[in-house]
Amino acid sequence: MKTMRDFLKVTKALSDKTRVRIFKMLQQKKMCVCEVQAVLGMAQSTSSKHLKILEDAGLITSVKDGLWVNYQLEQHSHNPHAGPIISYLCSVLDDDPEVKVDAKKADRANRLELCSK
Amino acid sequence: MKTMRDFLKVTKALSDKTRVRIFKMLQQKKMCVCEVQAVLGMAQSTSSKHLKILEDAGLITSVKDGLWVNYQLEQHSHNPHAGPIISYLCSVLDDDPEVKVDAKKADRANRLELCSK
DNA sequence: TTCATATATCGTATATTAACGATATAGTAT
DNA sequence: ATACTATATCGTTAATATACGATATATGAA
Repeated sequence: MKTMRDFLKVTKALSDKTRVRIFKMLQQKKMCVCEVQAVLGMAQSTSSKHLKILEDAGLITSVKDGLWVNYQLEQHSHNPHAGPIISYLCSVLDDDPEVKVDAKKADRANRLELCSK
Repeated sequence: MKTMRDFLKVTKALSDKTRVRIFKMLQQKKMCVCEVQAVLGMAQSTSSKHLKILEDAGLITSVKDGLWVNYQLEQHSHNPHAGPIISYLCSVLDDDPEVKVDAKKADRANRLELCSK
């Protein structure tokens, strides 16, 4: 059942530039919160909050790995609107300047170097 | 060129329930501001503002007809992200309770009866 | 011209959102 | 158990968005 509520969850989640940037990072590779934080250059609490909003919308999912939490794009979302929008967003914005810079930073991001500092 | 800015214009425009309702109304038929206002049950200034936001995002377009302004879904949007999202939104939410009620009201709405009151 | 009307814009109050630092929680290691 | 660390949540402030009424603009009629 594709509800208005679920549709608005997706559009609200993707109506913020920071969250679109996170989505495009995660399209490239799975990342933990501290890696996302490092690429964004924002506070840990802020990064965690954005990830939660994307997860609640069914756009990304998290997998615990010990002390870390790996976030990745959702493949089997509970939100029926997520799939089509995920497909679309994956197909665009790769040439956006900020997205490209983020992609480079994400590529180099290493949780072992980033954490415990 | 599909920019981040244009993408965010579309997602922001569709991150508000009132504007999704307006979009689904216009999918059914062209409407003037006073007809949209009557279906929404909101102030004229509010209705006009929402229509402007949807138009700025390239999701709808307006055609002047004397004193009236007819709004309709955009077919040849300047915003390259609009087309795909328009197609998707047209294909969903027809069974939403509020959208259905709006559709009935829109069907009955008559600018000649609504205006000059 | 003047009057009437449909829409757009302005000004403002309220509500929502995003950011931060501080703290709490949960898992690892010793 | 204690100590350490990655993440989540809390509390607050600043920015943004939504709603309204009032006013301005633009078109049509007399």
